[in-house]
Amino acid sequence: MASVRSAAKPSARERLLAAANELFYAEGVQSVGIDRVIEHAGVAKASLYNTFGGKEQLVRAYLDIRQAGTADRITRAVAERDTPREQMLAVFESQGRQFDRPDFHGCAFIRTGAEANPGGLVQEAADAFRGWMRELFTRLAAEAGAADPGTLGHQLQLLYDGAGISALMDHDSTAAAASHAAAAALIAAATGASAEA
Amino acid sequence: MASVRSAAKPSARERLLAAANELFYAEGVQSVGIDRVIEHAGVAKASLYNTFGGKEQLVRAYLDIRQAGTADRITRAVAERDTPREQMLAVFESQGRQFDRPDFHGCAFIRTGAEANPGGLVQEAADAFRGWMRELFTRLAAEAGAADPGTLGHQLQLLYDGAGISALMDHDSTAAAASHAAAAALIAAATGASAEA
DNA sequence: ACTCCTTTGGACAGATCTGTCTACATTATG
DNA sequence: CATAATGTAGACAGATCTGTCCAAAGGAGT
Repeated sequence: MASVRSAAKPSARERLLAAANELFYAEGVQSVGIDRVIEHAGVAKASLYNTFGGKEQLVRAYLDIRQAGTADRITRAVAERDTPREQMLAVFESQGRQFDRPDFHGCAFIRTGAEANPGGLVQEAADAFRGWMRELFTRLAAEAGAADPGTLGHQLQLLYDGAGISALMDHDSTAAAASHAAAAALIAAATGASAEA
Repeated sequence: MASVRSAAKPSARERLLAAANELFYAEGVQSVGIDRVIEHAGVAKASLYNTFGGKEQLVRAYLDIRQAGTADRITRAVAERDTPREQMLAVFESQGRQFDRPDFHGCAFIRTGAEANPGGLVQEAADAFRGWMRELFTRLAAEAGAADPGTLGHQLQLLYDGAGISALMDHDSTAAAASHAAAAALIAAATGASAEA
């Protein structure tokens, strides 16, 4: 049948996804070939093509895994706070904690999607992730009583994306503090509240 | 000697740079092979290798061209305004005009640098561009009397990068308006002035 | 023990890409 | 005109990558 949960040997599918997640995220989808993935997963090449059908589908599955992980992490961080304002800021705090991880390599969706061919599975996954993120920010902005929740949600996403880019390309870990303070200021301006950091 | 300025036939170097700029920016550095570039430039393959030495150096030259163009455009937009506050906002207005161009494909440095191998010529070019941008924002922030020009400059760059990402990946041209309004709010908060749009 | 199904290991095809090399044409300049 | 520099056209090598195929091995359930 399916598998003995958390037993000794994960299935070929799970090992492939784990290897893809590590290698694709660390070195980039384009730079990592199929052979590296199957070698790192300890799996035969035919298993990959029987399970996923091709590299593009594996990349799609990798991005889905990453979206699930990121959504989980952010959802937990948000759930620990009480007010919508603090919940919005918690997203940036959770992102900032990622910047300090030694294996941080930026936003997988931006990195993979930036040079992906339009209309493919990669763009589908990127659209799904970005839509989820935008809706989260917009919902929280509405709950915080923003005059224009759509605009504030969009602005917070701009800061979120910009902080990820800066942390990746500038090796500047102060991006988290800068984006957090900027988010607080924008929230204050949009809700008419005070802007203490 | 060098060349008859603006005469009938540009040199092989100029044609290669023009072709690289068009193809690399439109389709991505990784997706476009050397053969496509030389065919589009109407140039022999040996000319490319005699002139630049290899693809990586051509990519580097392409990025230098783009930095020069972007810096020119932004410098002109800034020079048309009088106050530092308006000059900062002019950067976002100039960026927003790019979003409406039919050939807009995002920030070349983010797209090319996001999956580039570290320490290469591509990262050098990206660092140079991002450093120029950061210094511009920080200088204007200081001239505007911001309490912490470095932070405001960094925050404006986050917005700038985020807007470019959103325009590219979300096909959302309202990114320009959102980033412009957010920049105005951040400038107002950092300088203690009023925040009218 | 038998059967079914997954997995394995690797050879192989086909495509693509970077970079080299050779021989020839063009062009500008002394 | 002669010479030197520059550009052209394309074959070629070498590497790499995706995807296919096949015969053999292994494990689980009846």
